[in-house]
Amino acid sequence: MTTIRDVARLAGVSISTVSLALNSPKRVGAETLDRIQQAIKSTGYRIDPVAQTLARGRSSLIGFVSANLGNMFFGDIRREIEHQALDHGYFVLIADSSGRADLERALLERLEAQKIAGIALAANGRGEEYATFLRDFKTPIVMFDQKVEGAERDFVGSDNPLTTTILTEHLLQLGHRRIGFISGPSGLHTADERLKGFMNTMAGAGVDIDPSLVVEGGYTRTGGHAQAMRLLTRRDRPTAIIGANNMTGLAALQVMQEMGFRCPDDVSLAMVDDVPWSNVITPRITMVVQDAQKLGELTAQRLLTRIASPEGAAAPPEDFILTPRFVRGESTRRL
Amino acid sequence: MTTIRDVARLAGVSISTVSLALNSPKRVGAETLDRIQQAIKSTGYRIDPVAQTLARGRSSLIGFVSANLGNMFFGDIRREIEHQALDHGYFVLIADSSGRADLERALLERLEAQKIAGIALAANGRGEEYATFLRDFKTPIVMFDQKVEGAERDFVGSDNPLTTTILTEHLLQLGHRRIGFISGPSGLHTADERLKGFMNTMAGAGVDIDPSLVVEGGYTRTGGHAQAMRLLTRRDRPTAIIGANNMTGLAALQVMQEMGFRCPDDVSLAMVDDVPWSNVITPRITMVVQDAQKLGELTAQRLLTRIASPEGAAAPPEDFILTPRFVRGESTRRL
DNA sequence: ACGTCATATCGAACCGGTTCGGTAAATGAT
DNA sequence: ATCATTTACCGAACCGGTTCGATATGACGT
Repeated sequence: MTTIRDVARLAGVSISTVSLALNSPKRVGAETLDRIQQAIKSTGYRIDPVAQTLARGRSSLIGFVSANLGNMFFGDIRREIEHQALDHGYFVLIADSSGRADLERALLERLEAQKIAGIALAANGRGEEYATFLRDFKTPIVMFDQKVEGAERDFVGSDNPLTTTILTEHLLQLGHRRIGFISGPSGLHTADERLKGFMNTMAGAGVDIDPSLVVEGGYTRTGGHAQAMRLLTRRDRPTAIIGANNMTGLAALQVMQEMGFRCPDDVSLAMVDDVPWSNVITPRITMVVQDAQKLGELTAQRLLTRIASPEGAAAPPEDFILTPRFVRGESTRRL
Repeated sequence: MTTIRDVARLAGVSISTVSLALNSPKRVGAETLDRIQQAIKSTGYRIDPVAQTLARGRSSLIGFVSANLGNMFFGDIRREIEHQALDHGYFVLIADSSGRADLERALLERLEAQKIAGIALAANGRGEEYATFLRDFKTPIVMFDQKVEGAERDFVGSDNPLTTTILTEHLLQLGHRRIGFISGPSGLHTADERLKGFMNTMAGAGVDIDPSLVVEGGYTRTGGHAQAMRLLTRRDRPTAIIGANNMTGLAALQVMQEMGFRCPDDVSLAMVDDVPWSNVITPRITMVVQDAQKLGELTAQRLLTRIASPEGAAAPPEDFILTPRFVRGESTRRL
């Protein structure tokens, strides 16, 4: 492995000059610069990122932390962030917290120990204590999807109340009144907001909500399955179900199929977020989708500028809220 | 940030002793060890992984490189590897090559520059030159899914010829003779082997193969879609189609739906590999699935032992071949 | 009592860069 | 011609660990 000293020796300059030539070429004489570049070519010198990190106290790695990479939603965001990061010379270190707040915290601390340049985080931790933890973190963080109140960080996400508002209004217009709602983990930002969107819209339309039709599916497949089962085995089952995310929505569909209900003839279904191959799923599900690519793009851009800007010039945290899009399928029918 | 020197000072020993205490506690006197541990607790000292990497010339990062994290198959493997890696104190650095061999190579070199401990690789590069590149790589690599002949590396994968052999036999038994085959990128190990499995089984059964029914879908959704379109718009279209992976298989299903063909009534379909939510896709697709979790497990184990074992004790590379499992769905019918 | 050997600890070199203060030469102003 | 300033480059300290040869101490065998 050739080091910076080899290059310096070959070019007949000091190592600090080589370092200069690498980092701010304009500050080096034209002819010297030339000799150094020659030396670099001929030795095949590659800078050692580890040594650089140690010396600079900052690496060229970006962390991506989310709950579930398997969910296409996060996958798309990750792809976009990775894409932009690579363009800017950053590598992406990915960590999956599996939705466990303690693990997530440990991961963040490990990332920080790696002197990571910045972190894109879809948080799963909640509460004031966690917000403080995030606020006092020294590494730049841009949060996406899940906003943590009090963390005082940039946030990129969707208008979550609107997602369920749209779906609820759609179902109300079709004449549904008994609507089951499979919510996400209570306490989680998007889950609370989506639930609120549902509740408020129902209330706004003057429709009573049967509290027992509002269940918590935890955003997971298994949770959604269990709760959908509960909803659909009832004698007075709902005429329509809203899944607060793609996992619970599809889990509900699965339960319908398992139980022999036809969708939408027997029960209507709508959900938030798409899945891959949704167009080969029968029936095509009515949903509200977020623009994952755009979310990833914004997150990456914000993070990169955070990283680039000297910490002194700390711009105040900003929220970027995208408007979700309604995609009508054939899983909802007029009552 | 407290360093090892702070600990040493507080414990009244030299830094080398602290380092010793950290790495081989038994070689340090009981009382001294105690004092050092006290000092570590009270200062909240955390070892700096970057400095450690620089000094050791090896980090505690493991690389995971594959073509498409979005594909559940790779996602499951990744999860398993990450799981085991974390257990052993390793972090996983994930990189998505998007199937581009040149990018993959660049990624591997970057990973190596990070002094990564080891790499789990689903290769996309091909050819002798690439094999040499992999063979001469100094970092431990365990390849999975895609075997590269001549790379002389450990390999964990499935019996690929068997996957399509099973599907082909199944279709033959149902009376199908005109079977379309949407293959993967030619030159890629699994693609070639799966194609071979199909061809040999057909030949073995004495069935002529119409070469125009064998098309290359590149393992991608778009490729599969285009090729399925070609197959199904023909006047003498096949009575059954095999997708060499989940992407092309589902793409074929999508085309059928778009064109108004019913599956399996008009055309039968079978594919290799599962997708999430396959059980809400109608019809349930007949497939051969690999045990992704087991693959990930084996890959991780092998990689960890490679990393642990001194390079001197270079065990010869080994192949671990798993047997895929047939899952009958309702997408194939008797002619 | 003495040489031998194992044990506990230390000092210093090293990993491969960055960064800052300083110097010598060149440029510019007056 | 003189002094101030800029330009080009260098030396050395530093980032925070690891590792190996050296030293001191005490135990052991005879």
